[in-house]
Amino acid sequence: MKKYIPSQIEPKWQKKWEETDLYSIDLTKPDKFYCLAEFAYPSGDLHMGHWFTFGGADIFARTKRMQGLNVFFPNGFDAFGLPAENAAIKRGIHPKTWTNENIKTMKKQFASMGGSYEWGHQVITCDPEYYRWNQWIFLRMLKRGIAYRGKALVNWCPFDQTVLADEQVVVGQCDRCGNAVIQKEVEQWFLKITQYAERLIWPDKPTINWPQAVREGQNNWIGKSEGIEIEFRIKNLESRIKVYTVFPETIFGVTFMVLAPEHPLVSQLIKPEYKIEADQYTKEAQKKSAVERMSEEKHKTGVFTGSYCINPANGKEIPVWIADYVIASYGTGAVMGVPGSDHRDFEFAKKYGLEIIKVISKSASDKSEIVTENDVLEAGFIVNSGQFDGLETPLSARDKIKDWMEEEGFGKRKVNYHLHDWSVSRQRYWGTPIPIIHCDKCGIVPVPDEDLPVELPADVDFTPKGEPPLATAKAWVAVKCPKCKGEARRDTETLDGFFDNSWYFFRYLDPKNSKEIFSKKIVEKWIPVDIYFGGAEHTLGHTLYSRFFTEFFKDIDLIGVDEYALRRINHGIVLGTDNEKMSKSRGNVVDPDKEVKKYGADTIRIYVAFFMPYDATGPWVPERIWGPYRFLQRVWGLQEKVATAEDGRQKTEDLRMMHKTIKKVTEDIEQIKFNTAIAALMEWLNHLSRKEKIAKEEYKTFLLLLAPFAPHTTEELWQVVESSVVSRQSSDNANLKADSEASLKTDSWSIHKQSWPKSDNKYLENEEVSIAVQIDGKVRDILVIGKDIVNNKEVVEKMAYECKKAQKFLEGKFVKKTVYIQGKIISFVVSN
RNA sequence: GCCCAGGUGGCGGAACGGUUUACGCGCACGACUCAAAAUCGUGUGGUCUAACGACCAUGUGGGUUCAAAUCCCACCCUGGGUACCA
Repeated sequence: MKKYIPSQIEPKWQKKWEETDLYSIDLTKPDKFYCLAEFAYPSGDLHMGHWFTFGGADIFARTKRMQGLNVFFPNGFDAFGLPAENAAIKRGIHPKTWTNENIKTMKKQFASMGGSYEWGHQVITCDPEYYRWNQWIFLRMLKRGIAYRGKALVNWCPFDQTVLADEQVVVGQCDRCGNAVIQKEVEQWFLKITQYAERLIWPDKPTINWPQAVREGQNNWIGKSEGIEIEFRIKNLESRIKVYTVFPETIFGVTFMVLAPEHPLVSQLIKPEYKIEADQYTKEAQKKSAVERMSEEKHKTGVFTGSYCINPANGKEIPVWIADYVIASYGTGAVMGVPGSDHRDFEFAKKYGLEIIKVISKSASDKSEIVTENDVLEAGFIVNSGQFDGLETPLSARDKIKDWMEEEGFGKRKVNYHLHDWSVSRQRYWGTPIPIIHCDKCGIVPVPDEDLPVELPADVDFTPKGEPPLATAKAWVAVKCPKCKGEARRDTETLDGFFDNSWYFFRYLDPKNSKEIFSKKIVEKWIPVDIYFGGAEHTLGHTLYSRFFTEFFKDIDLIGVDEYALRRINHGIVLGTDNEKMSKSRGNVVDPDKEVKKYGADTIRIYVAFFMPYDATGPWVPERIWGPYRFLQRVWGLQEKVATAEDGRQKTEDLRMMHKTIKKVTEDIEQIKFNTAIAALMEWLNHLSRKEKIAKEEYKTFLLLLAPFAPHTTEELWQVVESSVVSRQSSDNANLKADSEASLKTDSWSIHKQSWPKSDNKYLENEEVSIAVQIDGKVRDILVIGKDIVNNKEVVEKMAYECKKAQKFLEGKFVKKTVYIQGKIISFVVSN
């Protein structure tokens, strides 16, 4: 037997698999299974996160393949994005060069993992043949009014000089560079994802299998609320102020009105004597960054405008204020102040000495005043509200008041969403050019389909100057208007990278199609994806956008399904050895390449799969690598024990162990419980190690079950046991070449083309059963009985009663009750 | 604040009404070795006991049950998401 040296066998098999095209598939064959892992951004190197995503997906894909399914497991690169451009600015390398080099490196690293990808279907998003279809989709969206040009307050990163979507702002900071994000009014391209809000809400009991955390996270983000819009007349002015509320039952408690500083009526409302103060407040509020606004979270500030409006419910005059705790972009940008039932309004009223009226109380007869924050109630009984007094809210009062408001004509029911339209314009170079031409005569003109793709020009100045880099490519910008043939300019912005990755899994199926976005026939057969592995951080971004694109594709008759993935699996995170997130600046990064060199890819694959549940987060602990490494060593050593047919016959106990393990491993993989699947294999290994000889059948079954986890080691060992010279000679290349040419052609030579073992229930039962004997809830003895008397309660009871250890606790006592759970436990109750 | 997930040995974790601590790491002892590493074997929750054994242990406090880590109620702590959303 040779020694187990991973570095000698792993590259050998990787090469062989590639040469024989082992993992390529024919999409026209039946029994489809689409196994998808989030494709990587080509940042330069594979990190542990990739091992998690792709390792898990690969284990699953390999298992399904062995189970006889036609598994499609593609890979590609999400290649547009800021890091490429930053590298260009910093080091003078063109983003394209930088990206291509990284892709080359990373493909090598993917191979070193032993991944079973179908590279023949690779998708790289910065390839014009891919992004031309981004442009094509954008133009379809434009036609349908889903893509539109709008001026709006957006998140702006002053460092990256670009707009960010809400999802790209993390605690008030840019998710790319970490600088504080400010609010800025910019003209933008938006996607009307809000039109799809209702369709994107998850039902309580979905038919597809996505984690509850993702579903709830998305629903909260969409943030549907059912309220009412109420109009307030302004004293001495024509205009009206609209507010949105979900608590209309508090209308009689409204004592003031608050507008966001950005509200369009603000300038009209400010009376001359308040102008200086109010103008200053408004200006300052708009300058504040999100971080600054948040740091002042606790204290509310505002200014009085000098104007009054009328509460339509009771005709009372109430003052109009401006305050930055009101968000301009939510609802109507104005809020009715109900200090008696809203904590923020209460704090504001206290601070500025505004009137506080109690409209909700603990009981219908409670007439006490509101003194402290504890008296502020959102639910209870309506008081001081005319004809509505005594009703309970929200139970009976809310709908009655809504009805009344609608009848009286100052209120209208409205549904609101927290979800905003998606701003997709980015003032960056390395992205999909927006296929639009701006013409002074014709306005916004779409680039005709036949002129797609609009390719990125190569010669551009990348340094941020306040205008998009593409604007520096003068020759590229200048273009004839497709309508009037006059002088016109190209749009110089690019699409948000999330646009690219919202639909890549469709293109995987037909990546070389130059006539259409994809063949409907292929997609119809293969979508939805059967299982999608990825990171929890994509709950509110990528996975939600993809669902939106799927709905849009359905609307333009490209596909017929509502959801693109039947099952979503979130993976966890490997932290650095210091239990902190791995980052270069922290210097706690574990480099997978180095670990592979030391222990081999199979060991790392098992480490990642074994030491935590797949969705857990925990640190990389270097000593722990020895567990998986020793495990593979022992599996390797076991080949010495493989016996000839006669002396290796399996006993009942052996067969039970084997079938138990087959069952456990199969079920655990299906449920993405890789850690316990491996534990089961370790238990079986411990059992096999204790034996003198093991049957060839046993060893082969063991290797098959281990194959998805350790593809290289098992491939090597498979060749050893399959060759006739078991345990005498090693399976060097000489042996391999001796393999018949025919078997090489049919792929049947490889362990990864074998059938997955099946467990047979008839071996699972034990001859003897151990039953715990409990007295007053405590286990006192273990009774071992034959299988044949397990269902004879009286006999078991008698035997249990007579157990020596049990007797000690039963002697002289009266048994009040006996409970027997067949084959598991017998419980005597003697005390009170 | 709100929503979600979770608190089990020295550590990562199993079990998710029925023999708590599978599997692995670490540690201790033993074998091999001139020696070390590697490897193999044995042991390993706590307290008390010479020992047999007994008692106590799944964040805390209650409850349901013959039986609770598991179900119910209250509270504490940790991680993640989200946030003046009216």
